[in-house]
Amino acid sequence: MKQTEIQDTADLLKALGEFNRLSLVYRLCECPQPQNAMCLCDCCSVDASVVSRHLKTLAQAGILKLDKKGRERTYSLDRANVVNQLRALATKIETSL
Amino acid sequence: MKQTEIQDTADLLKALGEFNRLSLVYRLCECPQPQNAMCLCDCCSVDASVVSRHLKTLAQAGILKLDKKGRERTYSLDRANVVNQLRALATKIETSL
DNA sequence: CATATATTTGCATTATTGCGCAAATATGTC
DNA sequence: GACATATTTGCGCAATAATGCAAATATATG
Repeated sequence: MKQTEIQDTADLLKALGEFNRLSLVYRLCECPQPQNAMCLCDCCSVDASVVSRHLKTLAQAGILKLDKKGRERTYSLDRANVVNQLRALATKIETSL
Repeated sequence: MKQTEIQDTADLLKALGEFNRLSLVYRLCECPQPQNAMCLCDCCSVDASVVSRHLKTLAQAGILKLDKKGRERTYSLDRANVVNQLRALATKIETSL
């Protein structure tokens, strides 16, 4: 197993492994439409600047996609990517021997 | 979604989301037999005491099982638990809308 | 019991992280 | 452009976490 692969996976899990960030992810789970940051603020009781940073962290980890359509800035889950990586890890743990 | 559930899931992901700990997990993936701590030390270049602490962290998160058979102390992956939790999260992200 | 090895724990250090606040920078509206 | 709102960034602080070393505590073996 390459070190970089381990690091990449660790980065994804670390990004998900914080209460407020995971709350944001669950919140976005429920949204059929992409959401703007303010709309997401109410799911965790922290300052808007903190939400902004968490969203950035999640986006950098490939968990969220930032959609800049014209003047709107909205976030949505990159479901495929997150699901694939989680499943890949699960499968590896389950089957490698 | 309950706060405690979010917290529990975040705790699991946080435990996995650190390079040396994830390296230990991958290392244990390859082991059909439970391993003692020293045997696991070579997969990450840190002090044995650090490995000991990481193993403890992983065990507390339900990722590893500590087997004390007689005088042997060995660690093994709790594959079922980790796999179930990862898959549950993946499914939630994939399907909840 | 004495000795060797394995593992954990206490302690100090350093690095990282989450947070709030205020200021700066968009971005949209009139 | 002036103004309101949304978002990001700089800064400092407090809490957490990772690490190494040395000492303590097992645990085996002679």
